[in-house]
Amino acid sequence: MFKLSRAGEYALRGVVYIASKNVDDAVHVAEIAKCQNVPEYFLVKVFSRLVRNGIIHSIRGNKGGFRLSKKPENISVYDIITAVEGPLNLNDCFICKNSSKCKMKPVWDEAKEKMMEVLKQHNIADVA
Amino acid sequence: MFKLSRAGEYALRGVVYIASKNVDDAVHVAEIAKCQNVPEYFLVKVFSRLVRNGIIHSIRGNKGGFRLSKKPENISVYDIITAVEGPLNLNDCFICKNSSKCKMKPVWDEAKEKMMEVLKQHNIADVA
DNA sequence: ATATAATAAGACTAATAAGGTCATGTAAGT
DNA sequence: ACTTACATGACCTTATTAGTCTTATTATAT
Repeated sequence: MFKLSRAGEYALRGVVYIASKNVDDAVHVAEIAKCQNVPEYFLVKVFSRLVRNGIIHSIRGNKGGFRLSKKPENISVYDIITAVEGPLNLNDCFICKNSSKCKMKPVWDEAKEKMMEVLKQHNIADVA
Repeated sequence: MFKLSRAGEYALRGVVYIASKNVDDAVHVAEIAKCQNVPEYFLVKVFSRLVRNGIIHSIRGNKGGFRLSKKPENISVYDIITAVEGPLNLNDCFICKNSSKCKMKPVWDEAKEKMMEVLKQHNIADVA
């Protein structure tokens, strides 16, 4: 019920890595993959989701790479996870779907809310 | 990252069903499966985990079935989910495993804690 | 005692989702 | 132009979840 995907983990580690190298040059995905020991092609795919969600931005071509779009302290753990895994909703329970007054739905919503709060409170500067 | 399994959902619905029939007779799994529109064999398996974890108890043989081990108000949503899915731990991140000082671990722990709290606060009597 | 009705447990299969790879395209710097 | 690097989507592989079936075991009723 509560497990981070590899994609989410790689995204976090990748962003932390970029943040840690506070250089003006963009960082190559190949370098990140190698240093973090994650599959490069897969990381490319994960990063593309971060780009689409405005968390990092890419520079193509020679001397290209990735750079953070905002300061590390303005990127929350929540931002990264939802960018990669999509919005956190598990409310596809049978009862929810078939009745507007499913008694479990408020419980899920509350649990999700509390969890999201924590993930929003922590940013990349904290965990780098 | 946050999704209830079918097993978890069936378990919840099954327990709620038993609670709703406040009779002294044990309730057959076949009846529950039929009324809840859930695969019977699968529900048997799910229920066996609830038995092992002391949430319901079983009466075998003719006129057998399942009965709650405690009052509905003493069975939390958390109890049922962890009985069926095992303990909620997602802390198998690469960094956690390879370093005792993984900066993400406290975040996961806190998020998990907050979520568990909510699930513990709600019981079967609430959601029945 | 025996037949019957129920759960127990685990092997097995099917379906779905996650993880990973690859080929082709596009953009930018030299 | 050529090289280097990201973009994208198709594809394959592996792992997990969901579901089924078979063979016990247990208890009740007759």
